[in-house]
Formats: sequence, structure tokens, C-alpha cells
Amino acid sequence: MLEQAIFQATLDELVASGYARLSMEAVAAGAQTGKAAVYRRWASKEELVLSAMRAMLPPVGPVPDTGSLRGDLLELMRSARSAMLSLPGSAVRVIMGELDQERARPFLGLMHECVMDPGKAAVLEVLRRGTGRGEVRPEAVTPLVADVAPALMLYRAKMQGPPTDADVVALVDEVLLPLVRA
Amino acid sequence: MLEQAIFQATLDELVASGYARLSMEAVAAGAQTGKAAVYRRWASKEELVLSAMRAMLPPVGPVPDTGSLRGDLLELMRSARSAMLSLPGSAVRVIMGELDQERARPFLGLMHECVMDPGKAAVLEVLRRGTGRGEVRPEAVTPLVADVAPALMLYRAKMQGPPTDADVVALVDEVLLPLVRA
DNA sequence: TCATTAGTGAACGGTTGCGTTCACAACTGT
DNA sequence: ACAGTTGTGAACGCAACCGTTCACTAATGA
Repeated sequence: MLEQAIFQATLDELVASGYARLSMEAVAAGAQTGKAAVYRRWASKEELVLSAMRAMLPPVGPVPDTGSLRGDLLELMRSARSAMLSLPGSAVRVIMGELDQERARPFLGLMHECVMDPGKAAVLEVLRRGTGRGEVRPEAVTPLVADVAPALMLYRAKMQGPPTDADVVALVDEVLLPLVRA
Repeated sequence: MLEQAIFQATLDELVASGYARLSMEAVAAGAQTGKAAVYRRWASKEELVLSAMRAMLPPVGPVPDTGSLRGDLLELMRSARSAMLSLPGSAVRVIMGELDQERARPFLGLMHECVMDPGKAAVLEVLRRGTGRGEVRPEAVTPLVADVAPALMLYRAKMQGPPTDADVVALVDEVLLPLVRA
């Protein structure tokens, strides 16, 4: 289907060129169609990218419940890593990287809604469950603490490249567990 | 001096348009000079931006030594916040935001050398001093832990806008101190 | 004063991309 | 078969920008 091909090409272009330099011409070429077909559906680059992101970001999965805090955090972070390394995840990283720029500001709401808020909610749920088991000190269950893992993963991915599974284990064992334990 | 004006305009343009869309014409116009004068000194946009960043980033200040871990961390993070909110700091954030893109890859070395490595070294020194005082558990003195603060500050700045002093205090008290304490 | 250097503003030829239009072909549904 | 819809590839006029060149002016130093 043509719309699917256009969305796919949009994400490819985002990852290759960033939002700032993404061009409708390149997207149309990547989808093997003409500009007219793209403009018939979306009036602007912004509209197209918003639609492509909404359509291509996977639904949020269930919050893991392994019976232990470490187990939950590991599963959550492995799932986050996996999302990060996917095409939609890579496109999200591009957009987030450009959020300091005025041009990408319209994407802030989408990033909150589809990426950050669900991720934060999942971490908070795991932490709450941990307080019930006496594994987590209650004062650690805050939005700020819940932001530590995504922040670190994004930052380290920029500095060193894609995170490994060992990176995920280190994040949980060296940062998250010491930070939240009772 | 003309070079100073060109560097200033370069940073202004970085913050306004990002690296991807920064143009030599806009830089020249911002410096109230002509393209020929810019090209006489720098062969490319990359060269210009590398030079401007090297010239305009302030030297790293001394590592605070207040006598207490909390005091040191607060001073360090206040200083980081202040740097972040400056023009060079804003330009650094733009470059870092684009590091996932091939085009900005040449800046990775500079970012490590002038921004990340010195910041990390300062945090590690403060932590090491804290182990000496029995305030910090020795296993917390790692590069990963030292990345928590910059990562969180950048992430939160994107999500919510410029950090306040209260944000800095919360970062120290809710995240850093619980994370590293003995 | 004169020679040299540097800067200015404009212009050049070329590239990329925008948003739009168009003639024609292909597809779909009645 | 016919009418309506959609897509294709090309073209349009315009804008922005590139890297370079140029005639002239201004500044500097001997």
C-alpha cells in the first residue's frame, strides 16, 4: 500500500538526514512515488512526519512482572533497548535530538504522549510494585528518578553508539538498583 | 575583530537553525561581512563550526571543594546549569542533539574532549573525595554513574525547557546523593 | 606617498528543493 | 463501456544556498 511505503520512506529519511534536512522529494523517491501523491495526503513536511510517527510507533507493551525488582527493571530496559535500536526508535532519537530547535517543537507533544510518558509510567509502576515488596524506598518513586534510565540510554548511545545488553545490565545494577533500593 | 564576530554569528546560527541547516551565507550576514571573507579563513562549514566551538567554549573551571559531598555536587551542577544556559552551552546542546546523524559525526571528538570528558572527570573527582570522607561508596565511582547528571540535565531540558535552580537541587538530593552514598 | 593586503557587495553558474500543475495512463466501480 | 479517481513523471517559477570571482574601497606598513 502506498501510504505504508511513504511512512517507511519517511522514517528512513529521518534517520538518514534528520528532520531539518528531510525533503519531501527524497521521501517521495524513497517510496517510489511522485511528490503529487504525497502532497495529496499531507499538506506539509510536519504533517507527514507527525502521521508517519503516529502510524509507525509500536504500541506500548505490558509492564513486566517477574517477581523481583531486578528482573522487572532488566526486562523493561531490554525492551527499551530493543525499541531504541528499531527504525521507529531511531527516528524518535533523531526527533528528540532536534527538540531544542524551534522547527521540531511541534513534535514535543507527540514525544511526550507516545514515548516518554508511557516509558515513565512503566518505570513508576515497577518501582511502586517494588515498594510493596520492601525492595524500593518510597521516596524513590518520582518522575525524576523515572527519567534516569531513558536519559542515560540516550546520552550513552550518542557518545558511544548502540547500547549492548551488557550496557543494559550495568545500567540496572550500577545505577537503578543502588538508586532506588530500600 | 572580524573573527570574533564570525564566531559569535556561528554560534547564533547554530542555536537558531541547528548544524544541519546552518548556512555560510547566514553566518556571514550575521557577522556583517561577506562570504569571501569567511571562505578566506575556513574552507568549509565543518571547519568553521569546529573552530568557533573551540574558540568560544569557556575553559573548564576548578573542581569545587566545599568540604561536603552535597556542597560539591551542588556547586558542580549549578556551574553545569549555568554553562548549559549560555550561548556556547546552547550551541553544544544543538550539536549533541545532532550527533546521531552522520553529518555531525566529526564533532564527536570535540564533544568528548571539551565537554563530556572534563565534566565526567570533575564528577569523578568529587566522588573520589567523598569516598575519602566515607560519604560515597567506592563502587559508585564509575564513568556510568558520572554520566547520570549530564544525561538527566540534557534530557529534562529538552522535555521541559531550561532547568531552574530548584531542578538542580532536586537532581542532587533525589538522584545523585541517594545513588552514591555509602 | 605608494605598495600590499584585506574587506565589501555584487554577481556568476550551478544545485537542490519547494509547492503546484499537467497530460496521460492505470485502476476501480457502476 | 464509461465516468470518476488515483498515480506517474515531467515541468514550472521561485527561493535558498553553494563556492568562486571581481572591481573597487579601505586599511596598514614602509
